[in-house]
Amino acid sequence: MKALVVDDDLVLADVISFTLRRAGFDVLLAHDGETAWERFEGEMPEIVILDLELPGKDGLQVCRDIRSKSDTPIIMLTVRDSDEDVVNGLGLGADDYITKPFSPAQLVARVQAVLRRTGQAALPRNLSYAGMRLNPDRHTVEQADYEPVQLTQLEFKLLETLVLNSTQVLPTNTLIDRVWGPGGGDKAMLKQLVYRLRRKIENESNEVFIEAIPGIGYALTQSHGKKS
Amino acid sequence: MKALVVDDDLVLADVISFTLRRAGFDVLLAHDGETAWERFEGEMPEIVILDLELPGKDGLQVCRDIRSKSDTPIIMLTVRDSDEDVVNGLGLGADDYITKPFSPAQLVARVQAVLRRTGQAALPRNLSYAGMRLNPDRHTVEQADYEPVQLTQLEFKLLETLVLNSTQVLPTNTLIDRVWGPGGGDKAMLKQLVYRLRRKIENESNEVFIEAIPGIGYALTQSHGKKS
DNA sequence: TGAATTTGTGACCAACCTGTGACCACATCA
DNA sequence: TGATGTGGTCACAGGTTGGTCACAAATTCA
Repeated sequence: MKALVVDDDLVLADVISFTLRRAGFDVLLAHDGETAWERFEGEMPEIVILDLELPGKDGLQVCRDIRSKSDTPIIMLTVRDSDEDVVNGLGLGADDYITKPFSPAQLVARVQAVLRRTGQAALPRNLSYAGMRLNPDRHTVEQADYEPVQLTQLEFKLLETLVLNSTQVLPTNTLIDRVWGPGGGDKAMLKQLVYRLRRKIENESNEVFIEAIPGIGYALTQSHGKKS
Repeated sequence: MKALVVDDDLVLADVISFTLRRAGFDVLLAHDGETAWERFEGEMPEIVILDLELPGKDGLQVCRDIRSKSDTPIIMLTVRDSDEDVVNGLGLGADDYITKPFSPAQLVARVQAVLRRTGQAALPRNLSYAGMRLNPDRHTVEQADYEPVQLTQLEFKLLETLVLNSTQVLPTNTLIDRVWGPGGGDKAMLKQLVYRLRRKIENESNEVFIEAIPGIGYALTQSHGKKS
């Protein structure tokens, strides 16, 4: 699990970095906005710790940039504690907000809380949905009365994401992010992948299928045979 | 969307309650740990605002109890700012942590951030008006005895704006701004969009429809009996 | 190495979204 | 009376989105 730490305070960056490493993360460092962006694009970390006070490109701008490209969780870091900043930061899509000074333990706790929420950490094994069981090891999916179906990596990732969020509609960009990682895919690829996955899992009984919500994304739905 | 507010400070509880209501929540109140638990079990709120200083059963214990039963997001509230408390709270499964004093805006921002993260997402959920329910995820609107209607982005935005302000007449320019953003649309487009939206949502029963107020704008009204 | 599979790309088509202009009805006002 | 403005309806065109297919490039595997 990679974490990108962006802070121009070298000492603090070092402390954070040390703390995260001890908690099991690979840490990438950046000391200004431009570097941060390059690092992010190049390495695709799973979480970003972002100081708002940066030389050159502002932290909020970096946050905006990242959000425009991906759903990667962002924890903001700042000495400023004004409500405006908190509201702005969270409004821009940051996932959490820590004010300095803070303890390493608190940082780690918040990082883990965010990762738990975004579902990137510790996925439950053997997902199932509407009589469909996913086997993460073999990348197979089983449905009652049917032979197990072998999926490819991408197909499985897509289905897994849909099942993990079976209660909601997944926006196109979110799906692209989850399947290919930040900066990885595009709409055409997703379209193609959905097509391939459907061919494999949508059988005669049509218990489960993938519904397109025009202009938004896709969602998993049940019992399609209700038309009449 | 229901929120459970647990705080033995009656004044503060009132302030929070007022703030959340204004943001579109139904608010449940509890002033001690035992009541909190009963409320939670009975009403199953979508989010909990939990003060740690409680008479009787401790806030951390309430948090533990709730977590043992459900994944409902919890935001902790306390004057104590020790790292221990933060770490404990987050470790127990709280989703966020606000230290008093705080501003209403910050509270709402954090609530929204948490809900966004947990996928319960964006406020206010499931707007409804006169038996008509809006589903923001799918851009659909449902009316009793009718199939859900799929709206486009613009149509949904327009209807959402009207429903959110169902008590007042929305001036033409205001609507244009809300739907297309600043500098985005014009009167002709709005006229066209209203026409299209009407075709989709005005059914035979005519429970709800969009009324034009000449020279001013549009308003949502309930059928004062259809002119036959 | 060569074969099979997976993945990316372009193409085509249908359906849909949305902006635009046209036409009409109606009310207001000089 | 006619000019003007507002709102409702319609038809049309360009753009976009989603589904399908074929094929090439990349990858995996024997």
